[in-house]
Amino acid sequence: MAYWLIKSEPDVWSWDKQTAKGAKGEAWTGVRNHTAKLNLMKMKKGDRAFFYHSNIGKEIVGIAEVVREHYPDPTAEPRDPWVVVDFKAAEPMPKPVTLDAIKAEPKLKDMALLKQSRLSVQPVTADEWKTVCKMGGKK
DNA sequence: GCCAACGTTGGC
DNA sequence: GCCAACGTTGGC
Repeated sequence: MAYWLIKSEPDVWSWDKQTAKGAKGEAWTGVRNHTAKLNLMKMKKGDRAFFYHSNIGKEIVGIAEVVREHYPDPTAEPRDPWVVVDFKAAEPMPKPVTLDAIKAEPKLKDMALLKQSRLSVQPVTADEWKTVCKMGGKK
């Protein structure tokens, strides 16, 4: 299984709202960047993604899971096709992992979050995944 | 097809 | 509120 990181401004779409959608999940709309789109298209059902709050909080607050693989973004013009993936909230981080903490951890210095701060859907390596989970108090 | 100008994102 | 990074647009 693959690992990812998805970013959202909590003003627009927060972890709380995601959690409120329950097991059915919700479409991750509004991606308008080709690199991010390619990443969405690579996601498989059951893949997991860190849910990161940008701007406000600047921390990984939970883990989301892909419940439906990519399909056309209903919020895009049909002539200008983009894709969405449905995510459900899988589990919260016992202890949110802040951007500062990620920067302070040498093992995470190559994370896309630090290198491509503007990319809203990013891949995460298995090692990075494990490290962040540990920092977040997950087993 | 190049590149300058411009807009957007996101950390500070 | 500022500014760096970076994607997009448009003139040539």
